[in-house]
Amino acid sequence: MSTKEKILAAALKRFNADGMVNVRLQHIADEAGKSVGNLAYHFPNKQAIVLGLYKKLETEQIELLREFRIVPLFDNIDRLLEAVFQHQQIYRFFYLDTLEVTRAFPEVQAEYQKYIETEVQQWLQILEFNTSRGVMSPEPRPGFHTGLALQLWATSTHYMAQEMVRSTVLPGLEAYKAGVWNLLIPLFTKLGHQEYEQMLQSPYDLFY
Amino acid sequence: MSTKEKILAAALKRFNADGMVNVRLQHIADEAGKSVGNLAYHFPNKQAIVLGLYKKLETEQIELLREFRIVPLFDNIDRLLEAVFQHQQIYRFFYLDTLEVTRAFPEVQAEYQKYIETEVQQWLQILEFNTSRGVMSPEPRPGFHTGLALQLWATSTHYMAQEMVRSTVLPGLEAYKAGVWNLLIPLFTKLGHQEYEQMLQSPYDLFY
DNA sequence: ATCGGATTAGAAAATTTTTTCTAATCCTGT
DNA sequence: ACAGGATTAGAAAAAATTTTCTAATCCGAT
Repeated sequence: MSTKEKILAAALKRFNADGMVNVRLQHIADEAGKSVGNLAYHFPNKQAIVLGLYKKLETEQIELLREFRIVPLFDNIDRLLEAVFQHQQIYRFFYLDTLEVTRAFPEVQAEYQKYIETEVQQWLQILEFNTSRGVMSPEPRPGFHTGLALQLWATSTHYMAQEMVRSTVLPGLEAYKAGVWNLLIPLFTKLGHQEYEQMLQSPYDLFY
Repeated sequence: MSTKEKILAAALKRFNADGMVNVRLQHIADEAGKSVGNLAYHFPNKQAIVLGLYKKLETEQIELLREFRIVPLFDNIDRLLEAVFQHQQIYRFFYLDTLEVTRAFPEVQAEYQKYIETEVQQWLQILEFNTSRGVMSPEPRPGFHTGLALQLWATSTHYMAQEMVRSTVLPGLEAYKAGVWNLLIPLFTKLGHQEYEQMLQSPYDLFY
């Protein structure tokens, strides 16, 4: 691992633990086993380090979305949630301090907003596909799906921040998934409930 | 208004606009039309200012909850949401940077966590009461209400942060209320839908 | 082996921000 | 009016943090 990468990894670790704004160059240098002067050699300033991390996050985020551009059966949704959760764990600092980061970097905000829009659209497609194949009942009022798609995005994105404030322990994957599924469950048809139960009982993880 | 109060008001204004961590004593002093030295006379340090604001927030928050310890008909829920939204607007900085504040003040975290628990319980009672009076259908799976109560709290609390990141404009009351109601709508019985429609059509605000 | 650019640590300087100090002014009670 | 504490502004000092500079070391190509 190059020094540049080591610095980024160290910064990520400190950011995740203490929050971006509370991390000093010295902390990052210590974590990386390098000197502050060396940090300066690789990055013009602290902002560049944050930006470097965000670029990595963004790349992986887009990759994730591409990978799950697949048939949104319940199984697939569940797997997508796991991948998203894992990604959010890794780049925790960003999801916990999104506003801080976007305030400091307007260009990050612009790009992230575009990404959000894509994600909300993906949720909307998931809702529509699953309604059409009869596992979810039609929306109870016009525009309901649009609102729900937003809610699904919000829940799946802000879950970590929520739980960090509410409890003291790190949130678990199962609670996360349950939180998102809870938004969908009330719309399940009888068929939907069956498929959901079946999914819960076949832990596909074992086959990987 | 005493100088102390002026300083708090000025700090609140700057915190709301720029985020707590980005506000300097100089900014607060300028906003208050006072000197930095004067700030130091009234508050031993910056932390004391933040804490002063949190104390006010907490008092009003508890007052709010007490006030709405009433029969949770749809009308009342809607009114509660308006009061909560307004309160969150006023103390925006806290709801946008909760993690930052609680990281800096462990004692705030402890108190806020207790308050959250009370709020979640209140939502649970609302769910149970409205199920018992036949406007909401029974929970589709055991433990569903518990999860939903949490979700209702999360949605009603993190809405502002969500929207600040997602869009650039300040979020509106109507969208906020809709977001929360959307969580309840799928559980409505026929009677529930009727009551909801009726509520939407009678803008009680006019009678205040 | 050695030249030369790349990398590194650590110190020094600069910058930013908070805290302390001082003297002036205000305001209240007599 | 005036004594004396409360309040205030502004400067000075201190503290915290980032940025720049310098000299030493490393490492690959010749």
